[in-house]
Amino acid sequence: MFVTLLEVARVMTDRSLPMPAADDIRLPDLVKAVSDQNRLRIVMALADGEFHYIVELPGLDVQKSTLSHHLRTLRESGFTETQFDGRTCQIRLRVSELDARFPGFVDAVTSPSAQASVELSLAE
Amino acid sequence: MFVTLLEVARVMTDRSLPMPAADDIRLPDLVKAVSDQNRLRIVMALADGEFHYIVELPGLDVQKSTLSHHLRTLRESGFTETQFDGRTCQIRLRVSELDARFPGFVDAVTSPSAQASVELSLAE
DNA sequence: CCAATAGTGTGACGAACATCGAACTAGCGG
DNA sequence: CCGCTAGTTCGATGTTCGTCACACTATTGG
Repeated sequence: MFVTLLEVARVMTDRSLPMPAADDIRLPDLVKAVSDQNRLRIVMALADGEFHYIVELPGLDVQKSTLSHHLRTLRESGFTETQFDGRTCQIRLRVSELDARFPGFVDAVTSPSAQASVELSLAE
Repeated sequence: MFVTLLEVARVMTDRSLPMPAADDIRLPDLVKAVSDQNRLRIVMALADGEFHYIVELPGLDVQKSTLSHHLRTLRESGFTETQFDGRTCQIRLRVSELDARFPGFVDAVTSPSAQASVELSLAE
């Protein structure tokens, strides 16, 4: 019935940025999103499906505006959900939604052999 | 012992174009290869792992030099094997090698739901 | 041997995109 | 209230890349 001030405050601070509904996620968008190595590495780092502070993401060696661009691309493709938490923000892979829509895709892309081959590509 | 003329002729005509060894296939290359919609559709059309004449590929509405470029990209990424057969050529998805290296990846990318979402992207 | 056919390779062009810096916005702590 | 910090947005820039036309190679059939 009544919305408490605390709940209002929570809605205000824990905002979620716009992302496609689960049914609107399309494979071409996902594939394009991880066709960039930096974004692929981010997806791998989020494989556990938990929320992560973006400060803790693997060192990508890009400016913050570039990182913001990548996170937006991942979010708009349907890969991730981004939540504000005060001044910083958290991000998670939408594992269950993705797996329901394209079974096996996330697993394949975040598998150990996949990660190993990315490390190789980085090294050269 | 002896190589018959027929066998020689076969070797000469059934040339295979260069592609990476199974162990050298890297996920970033695969993902980048299917980040183009035309190439993604080709991969889907080859999902059965059999050799296909490239004339029978789905209508891509591109010039032959462009198609050749796409087929080269797919081949060099490790997705496909291309064999010359006289004046024309055949192509197949390297399903077993890909599945051994990145389990589930090909299945996920060629699944019915994946194909459906590509059709949707095409329609708009 | 010659014409037709199938595909490859190259160079050019335009669009898409990753990147950066700078300006802006919002929360947090004195 | 004021600076500091964390991210977003915008415009510019350079690069990557999909596309095409054209030239070239190789195979087949008369």
